[in-house]
Amino acid sequence: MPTLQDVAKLAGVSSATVSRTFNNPELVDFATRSKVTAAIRKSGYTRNETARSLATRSSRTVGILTDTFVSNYFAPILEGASKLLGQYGYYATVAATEHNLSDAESTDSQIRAWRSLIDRQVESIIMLAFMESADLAHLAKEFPKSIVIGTSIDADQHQCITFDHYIGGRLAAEHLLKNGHHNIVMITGPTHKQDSVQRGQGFIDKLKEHDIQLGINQIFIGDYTFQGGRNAMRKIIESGQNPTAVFAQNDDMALGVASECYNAGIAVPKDTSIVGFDNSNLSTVMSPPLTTIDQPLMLMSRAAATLALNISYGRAHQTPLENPQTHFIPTLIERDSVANIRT
Amino acid sequence: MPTLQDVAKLAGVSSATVSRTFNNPELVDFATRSKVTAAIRKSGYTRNETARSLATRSSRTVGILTDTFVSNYFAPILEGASKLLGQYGYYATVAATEHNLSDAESTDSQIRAWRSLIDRQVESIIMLAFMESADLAHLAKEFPKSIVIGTSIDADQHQCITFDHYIGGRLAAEHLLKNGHHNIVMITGPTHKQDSVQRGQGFIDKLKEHDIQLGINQIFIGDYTFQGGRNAMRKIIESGQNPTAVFAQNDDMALGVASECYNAGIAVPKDTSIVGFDNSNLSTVMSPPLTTIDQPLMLMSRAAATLALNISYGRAHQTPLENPQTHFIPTLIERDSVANIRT
DNA sequence: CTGAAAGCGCTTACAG
DNA sequence: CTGAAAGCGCTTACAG
Repeated sequence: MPTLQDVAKLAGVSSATVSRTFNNPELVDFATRSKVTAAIRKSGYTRNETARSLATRSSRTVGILTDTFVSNYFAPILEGASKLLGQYGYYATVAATEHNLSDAESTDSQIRAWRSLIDRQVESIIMLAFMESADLAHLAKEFPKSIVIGTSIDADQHQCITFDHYIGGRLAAEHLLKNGHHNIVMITGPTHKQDSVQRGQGFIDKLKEHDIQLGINQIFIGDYTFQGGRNAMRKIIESGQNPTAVFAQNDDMALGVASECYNAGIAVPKDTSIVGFDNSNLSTVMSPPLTTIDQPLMLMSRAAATLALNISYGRAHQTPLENPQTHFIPTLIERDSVANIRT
Repeated sequence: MPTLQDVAKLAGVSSATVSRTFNNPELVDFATRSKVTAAIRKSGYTRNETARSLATRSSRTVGILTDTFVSNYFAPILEGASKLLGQYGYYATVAATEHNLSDAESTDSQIRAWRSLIDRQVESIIMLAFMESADLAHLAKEFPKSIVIGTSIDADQHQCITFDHYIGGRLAAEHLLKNGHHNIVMITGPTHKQDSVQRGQGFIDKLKEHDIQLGINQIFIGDYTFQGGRNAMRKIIESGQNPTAVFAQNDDMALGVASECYNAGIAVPKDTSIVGFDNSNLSTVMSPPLTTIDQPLMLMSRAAATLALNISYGRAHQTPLENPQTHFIPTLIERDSVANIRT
């Protein structure tokens, strides 16, 4: 691999000049510039970003911390962030924690992944909300150039892209109510997750305002997975409650519910209606297409990336991009999985 | 951020010694080693990987070149490769091309993404088979430390992780035959893609061996997407052929087929059977679960990562890992989407 | 076992 | 407009 020096020699100029024709071409005379350009082409030179990063003390990369790549949640976030970053000449690099570990090991793995990002000199870190808020807050405190996406952590030295899960829950309830449902059941996400409790709270509150109490036997604990949704739906069927509608706190579980209905010969939405949450890829692909709450992950991750860029620009005394929207409001996407049973 | 120098000063040793206690602790005296360790802990030092890369001329990272993150194909590959690499202290970094471009722009975008990887000094590049073989071959020639996954390109200065799509096609046909199907239809992937033509050829050949000719009107051109599958199935229905079975060349399209059947009131598998290809996440989550051909992407990407590691180890005169399996054979995963109509 | 020194490939004031 | 020089934060022969 040829270096700047090689090119300089070939063009008969100093390496400083070559560097300038790369970074500030307007500073170099037209004639020498074209000599240099020719030499670059001839030698097949490409810049060594590592050396550049070291010299400029800026890596132009932002880290993304996640727990897994195989997820409907992660993909649009990575897509949105990396494309936006790319538009500004920045890179995204991602670190994932290991899986299926004990709690202690898992914390360890998270810290290792996080540290690997810092070691690689990322200029900021976008953290997905896969761990407990307290842990997120802890990491964000250690590394103030953190952005958390999907949940809010109360500490102000970092920034959050938030989504109103509570309102989302209310919207789901409202839609069911509007369609005449009273005998309703809910499948939650992991109970220790903020977003899940908020979705649940919004749902419960809205129902209560219409004098419908969601009892303990109408709430089933899930885990945001397809299998979790299936298991919960099986229990629901076995319970003999025959709800007219089920609210699954995410689309993966909603698909599980639909699958279990299929097995049990329950028609959706005729026999039981389903509303999901997230508006993931899955929701358009199901039969029938799923009525769900939209969480605009792609937009949210673009916003996070914009925040990240502004952190970098601030450090470099460049003018920041416009401030992005930082709080997102859900909307309900009506498709075909809930029936109007109003008579 | 404290540097090696800072730690050295704090511990009263040279920076070389600090570096050694990081990289070759056995070379430094126990007493000074503990002084250094204390200083590291006290200062909160973490190594600057950028500087290290420059000094050692090794980035310990391998690049992955893809076209998109939102794909059932990409996720398991990224997952497999990055986890394996992580086990050996290496990093994966991914570059994606932009989308929805004209041909010329798209080639341009591919080259930019690829170059960005090289600029970042990756030690090898794992390329997914999202572009034409000829283009892949071209890039692999420019950068011999390339590994292509999912297809084979004939040039020997690089390495391929291949999968026998042809046999996969045969397997699909065999299974349909075994279950008594004769009136069969096939939906292909993009016709310019190697894997698609191989899958198709295997399918056609096997059928022919049993005296079943797949006519031109029994082959529908798809594009490996859900919508493509739907559209094709609609055409199939409109054609009035009433096939007893359809072979979709990937699972996304198979899901589209199932969806269209649902809309048309066609029962799967009672009225029409479906076999897919890839054994992606989708296949277990469909109703009914999809009979499909397994392409073990996670294993394949782990193999690719192993090859990548061996390239790096070779360069550093380290002893290579064991040679991984480099050619993968499909198996059919029988689930519930094909009916036995043998009488 | 440890340190001084050179070097990795760039960038960027500073002079001219 | 251009170049010599110092420096970014490490590593690694080379001496001792």
